[in-house]
Parts: sequence; C-alpha cells; structure tokens
Amino acid sequence: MPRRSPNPDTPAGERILVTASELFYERGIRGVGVDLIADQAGVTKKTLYDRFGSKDALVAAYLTRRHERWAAWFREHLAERGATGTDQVLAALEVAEEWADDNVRGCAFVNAHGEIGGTEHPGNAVILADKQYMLAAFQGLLRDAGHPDAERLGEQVHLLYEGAMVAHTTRAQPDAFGVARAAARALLRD
Amino acid sequence: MPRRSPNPDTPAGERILVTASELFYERGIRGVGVDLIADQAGVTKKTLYDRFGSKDALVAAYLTRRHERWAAWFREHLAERGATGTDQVLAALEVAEEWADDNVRGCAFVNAHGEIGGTEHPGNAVILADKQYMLAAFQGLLRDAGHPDAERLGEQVHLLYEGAMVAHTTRAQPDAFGVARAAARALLRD
DNA sequence: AGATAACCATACAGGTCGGTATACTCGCAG
DNA sequence: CTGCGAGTATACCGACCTGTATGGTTATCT
Repeated sequence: MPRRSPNPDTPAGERILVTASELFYERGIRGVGVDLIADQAGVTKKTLYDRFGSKDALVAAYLTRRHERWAAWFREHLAERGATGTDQVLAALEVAEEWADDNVRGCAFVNAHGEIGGTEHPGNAVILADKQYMLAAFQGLLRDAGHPDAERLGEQVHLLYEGAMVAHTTRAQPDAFGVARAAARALLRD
Repeated sequence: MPRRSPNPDTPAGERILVTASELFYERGIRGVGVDLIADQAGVTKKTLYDRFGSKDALVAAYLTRRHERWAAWFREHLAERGATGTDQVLAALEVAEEWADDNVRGCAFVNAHGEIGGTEHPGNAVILADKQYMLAAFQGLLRDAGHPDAERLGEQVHLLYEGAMVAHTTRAQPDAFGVARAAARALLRD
C-alpha cells in the first residue's frame, strides 16, 4: 500500500534526490528512468516509490532542491563580491556567469520546461517560481540601490540574464555574459 | 536492406516530416515514438526508416525544416512592416512576438538543446546554426542601418531576443517582448 | 520486358518505461 | 514484547522503445 503522504526526509530519500538531481540535469528528465536512479543511489525501486510516490513528484523535488541550491549560492557569492549601488546588478551577472561555467547544460528550469511545459506536471509551478524569483532579485537590487525605475529596469536586465544563459549554453555567443554586462551598463547610464 | 543514402524527398517522406515536426514540437523529442509518427502520418514504420534512416536523422530534419520555415516567415513579415533604419530592429522584435504568440511551446531549438545538448546528436549543429543565424540577422539589420557599432549592439539585442523568448514562454514576464523593445530603444539611443 | 523506387502489411527482436506485489530484516519507541 | 517505519531483495505487469525482417503491390523509366 502506498504511503498516505510519502516522507522523503530520510537518508535513503536524500541519496535518491541527490542522485536523481545529477542524472536529470545531465541527461534530461525523460532521459533517465527510475530503475537507473534507484540503482545509482544504492536503493531499491520500492524505497524510491515509498519516499516520493511517483517519478513526477521526484522531478518536482529535484527542481525545488535545485532552485534552493542556486538561490543560496547566488546570495552568498553576490554578497562576497561586496558590490554596492547599481554595481550589484553587474556583480550578479558575474556570479551567474561563474555558475554557468560550472553548469554546462544550462538552466535546469528552461530545460525542464522544454520537456514538461504545457502539461499538468507538478514541476511547472517550480519552474515559474524560479523565473519570478530571478526577476524579483534584479528588481530588488535596483530598488535597494535607490534606482527610480527599478521595476522596469529589473525586467530588462532579467531578459539580458535569461538571454545570456541561453546564448552561453548553446555557444551562440562565447562571451554572452560579458555582452549582457555591457548592455546592463548602458541601460543603467540611461 | 537500408538505403545507401535515404532520400526523404517523396510524398510519404514529406508527410512524415510534417507530422513529426508537429509532434516533436508539441511533446518534445523523447516524448514521441516513431510508431506514433508513422501511424499519424498514415505510413508504415518501414517507410519511415527507408526515408530517414533513423530517428536521430528525422529529428535533425525536423530542426532544419523548422529553421527554414522560421527564417522565411521572419524575413517576409519583417519586410511587410516596411520599417527603415534602426527601427527594423524593433520591428524584428515585434515579428518575433507574433511568432511566439502562435508557438506556445517556445523556441524549438532551446527545447531540443535541453534534450540532446551535450551529446553527439546530429541535431546539435542545426541548433547552433539557428542561434547564430539570429545573431547575424540583428547585426545585419544594424549594419544596413549604418549603425557604427552594429556587431556589438547586435549581440546585445540578440540577448534581449533570446531572453524575451524564454520569459514569454515560461510566463515569467507576460509582456517580455514589449520590455525587450523598450530596452532595445534605450540601447539604440546610446 | 525488365529494373527500380516507393510504397503497403505484418511480425518480431531485445530492451526500457513507470509502477506494483510479495515477503523479508532491522532498529527503535510504546 | 509488540508494533511500526525504513529498508532489503526479487519478481512481475502491460505498455512502449528503436530498429529489422519478410514479402507483396504499384507506377514509372528505360
């Protein structure tokens, strides 16, 4: 009998989530089967289903975890740079570049959206939340810097950020983030 | 025996490609099996393999066809607007918005890259070519308009274009293309 | 007349998919 | 000492996956 509300917060559950996250990001969601995840995590398939209930739920957990990891990493590394005022926006784009260099498959949420977008998959809400978080982050930085039009400019910089992510990952523009920073500087001058 | 060099340029081949294109775009590459494509196209699986040789080759043909379709549509609708000078860039973003409204699953090449990126799939070359085509298109428009820094500015506008596509499709920014145009206008003023 | 290209229909191979079923062991808290 | 949560192992389900095999039909071109 399936658990009423599966509780993934156990050692095996954690191992499953970590393993699944790596595999999903590297090979795509449909490119990874639950058998492989269970094997790789040193766990039986039954345990996987006892902890997460379904593959869809595991995918949603993967996206949630990934967003949390990224948000924490982003905040931390941004603070480390000690930028002030509108320079924080440029620093944010530098931090994003650093992340992108270590995450060659690009934005996990864009990739996931390409696979599950337009369906009723529980992961879709997480994808939207991640994107809105980044938009709000840029707007927040500009608001804190006292910029008179933080909302509008935040939207524009957010487009540069998303565009740079795509152009960098697809190798259409090798220095996509440098280009994004130059554009952001011009918009800030305005 | 498999054909030495499969020739997809037949009525059945065309039907297969059209059907596969719709399905791949709507459900993703791994989300569609060759059986379904053959059924939907009113063709036997043998014919599909006689025409295209493999699913991977069919996917590459899908991406190539899609790029050609988009490029033709883009050129045509851009010309129809009769914009001149640097206004052509803004018109291009309007045309892109129109396309995006009718193609709810977003950029087929970004989606495909999420599924096959980082592998040796023959579709990867097509994806890169499409992205570089759009970068060159923006640079070309600016060069024709006599802009002194067409290369650099083209790169920046290209990021706005890619970013708007992502933000629009994921619904992170409902008016993503309007925001992109405002940013482009500001960069052009510079 | 003969060859060839372009199809049709059916069947099958060998594997993977998400998900379930059964039966067992271990540690711990009441 | 008993019950339960967390885990093990193995087997199975029906559906689907890419790809091949076999054999037959029709139209066109030389």
